Amino acid sequence: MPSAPRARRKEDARARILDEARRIVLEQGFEALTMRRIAEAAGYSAAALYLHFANRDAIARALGEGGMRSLLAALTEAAAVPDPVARLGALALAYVGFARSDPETYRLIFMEQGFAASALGGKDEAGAAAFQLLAGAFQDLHRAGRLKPGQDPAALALTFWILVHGTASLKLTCSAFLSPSEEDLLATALDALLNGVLEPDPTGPNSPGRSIRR
Amino acid sequence: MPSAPRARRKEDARARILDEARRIVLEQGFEALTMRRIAEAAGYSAAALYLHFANRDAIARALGEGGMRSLLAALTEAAAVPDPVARLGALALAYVGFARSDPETYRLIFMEQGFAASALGGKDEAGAAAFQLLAGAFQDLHRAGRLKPGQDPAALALTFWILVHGTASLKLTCSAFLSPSEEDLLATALDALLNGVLEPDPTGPNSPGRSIRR
DNA sequence: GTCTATATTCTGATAGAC
DNA sequence: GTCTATCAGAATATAGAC
Repeated sequence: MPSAPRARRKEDARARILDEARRIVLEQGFEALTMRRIAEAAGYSAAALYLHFANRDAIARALGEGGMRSLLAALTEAAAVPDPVARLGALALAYVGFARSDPETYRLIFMEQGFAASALGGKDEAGAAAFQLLAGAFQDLHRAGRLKPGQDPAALALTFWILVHGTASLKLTCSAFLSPSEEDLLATALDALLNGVLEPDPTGPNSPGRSIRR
Repeated sequence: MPSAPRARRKEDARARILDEARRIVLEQGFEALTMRRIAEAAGYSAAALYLHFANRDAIARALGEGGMRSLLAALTEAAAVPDPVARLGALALAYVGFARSDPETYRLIFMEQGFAASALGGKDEAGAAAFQLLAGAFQDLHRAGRLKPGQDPAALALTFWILVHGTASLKLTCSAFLSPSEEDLLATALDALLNGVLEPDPTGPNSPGRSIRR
């Protein structure tokens, strides 16, 4: 076991490497994240990085995990809103706010292939906790009897995730085609999700779902 | 102007190059698309490709444009359904079906940075036509008086796009975390979008939108 | 039009001196 | 622990012969 000061110094090096890596991804994108660039920014030789991380993938994974913890922190703050409906608005804003403020990290976690499969597919605690915050709002609505009969809170949480991810990711890649702001897009989408867009049909609710599930 | 047979042969070469490029992307992913690999598959030297395409980006752009035309074709078929509500279900299935059957092309068009900005941001006719098919369904609902008062068909079309893209893209990157099938996810989401999930509130509809727009 | 050969530049990763 | 030097290979793109 290394002595306390040595262990601390080693952790410092690790943290410095990750800090610079995060900055490179933020400023130049994920594909600019090379061992040489990280090393130069952190004041090391490229070879020295391999004393602290097994390889480039390990650095990318650490970045993604850190990003997921940031997302969890942002969502946790929003989840403090008591009323579940208002909370969903706050959660949606926090989610797309994270994607907008750190788009390359959002890409890395949710739009790159390989990361979500390995980090989330394993047992990423932060990711599971983040999703639980979304699910909790729908569970609260369910317990309060505010959901229509037959609505499944867990399935609705997935729909909510799809909605905020769709907003965040389309805004990142197709912003030229998506002129409304994230706020306007989310306001329209959440209103539709909660209250519906169709006039009530006296002969029973419309169900494209039936035809989809056939 | 080249003679007819020569022009045809030149177009053949172009088509063969694109065919092989498409196959490589489909089977090995977009990052495996290198000039060397394309050339080998098409039976050319790498240098010969530069007689038919300015550079690698031009090949990628041609692939994306072709993919967008395929998506438009799939959506056009689904758009033949007369009833607008049933049509939305068909369009959603066609959209995610395209993403599932050709995931790497879907990535290239809608999840990679650079393509949508250049191809869609310009004046991609197929892309605009594809979106118009989605918007048309909501316009039909609007004209038939089946939308609630104050609902904007154009904004709802964006919401619909967000939903189907969210479903398609999350399924591509986070399938381990999204156990339900695309069909089940879409059925839940479309039912929510059209009919809402909350019990009607006698004091007026719930509006997280107001708090979002603040 | 197509080839071979090559220039140039980048990448991740390792060996071995200190 | 950190360095220099290097390996082994990949990439795009071009020059010039045929």
